[in-house]
Amino acid sequence: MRTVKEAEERKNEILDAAERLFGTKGYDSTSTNDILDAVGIARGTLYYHFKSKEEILDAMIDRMMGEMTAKARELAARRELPVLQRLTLTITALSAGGEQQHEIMEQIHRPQNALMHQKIQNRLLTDVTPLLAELIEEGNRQGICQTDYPAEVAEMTFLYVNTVFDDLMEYGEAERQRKITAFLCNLERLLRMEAGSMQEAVLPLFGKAR
Amino acid sequence: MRTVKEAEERKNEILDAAERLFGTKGYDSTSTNDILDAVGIARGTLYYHFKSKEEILDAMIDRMMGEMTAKARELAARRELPVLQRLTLTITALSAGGEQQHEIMEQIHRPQNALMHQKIQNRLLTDVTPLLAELIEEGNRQGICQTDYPAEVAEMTFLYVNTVFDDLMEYGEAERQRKITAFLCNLERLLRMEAGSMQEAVLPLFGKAR
DNA sequence: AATATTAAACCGACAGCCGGTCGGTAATAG
DNA sequence: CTATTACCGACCGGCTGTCGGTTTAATATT
Repeated sequence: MRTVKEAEERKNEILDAAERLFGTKGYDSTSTNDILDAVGIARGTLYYHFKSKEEILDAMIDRMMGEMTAKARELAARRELPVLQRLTLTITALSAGGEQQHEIMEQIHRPQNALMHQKIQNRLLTDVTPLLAELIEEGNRQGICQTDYPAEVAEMTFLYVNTVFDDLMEYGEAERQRKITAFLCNLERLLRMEAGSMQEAVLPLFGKAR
Repeated sequence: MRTVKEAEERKNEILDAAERLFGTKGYDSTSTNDILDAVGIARGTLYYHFKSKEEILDAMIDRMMGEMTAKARELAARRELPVLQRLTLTITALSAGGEQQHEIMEQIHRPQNALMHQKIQNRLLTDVTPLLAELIEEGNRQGICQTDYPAEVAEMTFLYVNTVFDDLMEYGEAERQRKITAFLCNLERLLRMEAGSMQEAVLPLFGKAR
C-alpha cells in the first residue's frame, strides 16, 4: 500500500529514523536500507527527498544543531545566574547535548563515527563559540575576567572540553579529578581570574551532575 | 608473470601506495582496487598481507607516526636552542608534518578524511604531548615559565594548533595574524610568562616559514 | 458534479562498485 | 622431494545511487 505525505513531513520522518539509527549504530554502519525499513518507504522515495546518504547526515546535523544552539542561547541568556556559571553551563550542555541528543553525543566518539563527529564539532565551533565569546566579554565588562581575545579563548576552551573530556570516563577517578582541576586552573589563567574562582562557579553544577 | 618478494617488503610497497593514495584522494575514496593497481598485485595478495582496508590505514599511520615522533623527539632534544623555541618548533613540525608527510597532513582536513584525521590526532595526542610536557617542565625548572599542569597545557595547546590553525589559510591575512597573536598571548598566560616573550621565541621561525 | 490535466510523491528493479573470501597455483627454502 | 610462503583472480553479498514508470491528489475544464 502506498501512502502519500507532504515532502516536509516525510523528510522529517527520514531524519527522525536517521538520527535514531546514526545514534545507535553510527553513520558508517547504518545502511540506507536500514533507514528505508525504519521509515517504511521504498528506495526511490528516499532519494527523491535526499540526493545522497551524506546529505541526510548533513540535514540531520542541521536540525540537531538548530535545537542545540537554541538551548545554548537560552542558557547563555539566563541573566539571573552569574556569568561564570552560565559559561560553564553552556559549555557542558553543548558537549553533553540535551535529552534527545544525549544518545548521539555519546556514540559520536567511536572511531566509526569520525565523519559525524567532525561535522558536528565544526558546526559547534562556528555557531556556538561566538555565544561563549559574548559571555566572556560580559565577564570582561563586569570586571570578573579580562582578556583581549574572547573568541579565541572560547574556541580553545570548547575544543578541549569537547575532545579530551569526552573520553574522560576512560581515565581513573584520580586522573579525572586532576584533569578537571587542571582545566579550571588553565581557564582561570586564560581569563586572568583569581585562582579558585572557577571552582566556585562550577561546584553547583556537580551537585546534579552525571 | 608472478614476482615473489619477502612479506616485509611487499607490506611496505603497499603502505607506500596507500600513503600516496590516501594523501591525494583521501581514505574513503581510495578503493582497494586503486591500491592493487598501484602496487601491481592481485586482490588476494593484498588480503594475504593485511586483513582489512582499515588495517592498512592503521599500519600506515603507525609507520608515519613513528617517523614523526622520531623527528619531534629530535627537535625537542636540541639543547642548543632555548626551550621556548624548541617547544614551538616541535608543535609546528607536528601539525605541518615532515617533507613526506606534508601531502597527507594537508589533505587530512577534508571532510572525507575524517577517520584518518581522528586516528592521527589521537595518536599524536597520546604519543607526542608528553614530549611537549617535558619541554614545559624544563621551562619550569629554568624559571622561564610556571605551571602545575604541563601535560594539560600541552594537550590544550597542541589540540588548538592542530584543529584551528590547520584551516588558517581560509581566513584573511588580518584575521590570521590576529589568531596567531591571540594564541601566543594565551599560551603566555597558560605558562605564566611575561607578555611578549612568546613573540620573541616564535619570530625566528617565521623567517623561513611557508 | 463529473471528468480531464498536471505535478508532486512514490515505487522497486537494476547497475556498478566495493570490501572481503577462498580454493588453487607458483616460487623458494630446507 | 617436501613444506612453507607468497601469490592469484574468480566470486559473493551488500552497498549507494539511478531511472522509467505508477499512484495520488489537487486543480482546471466541461
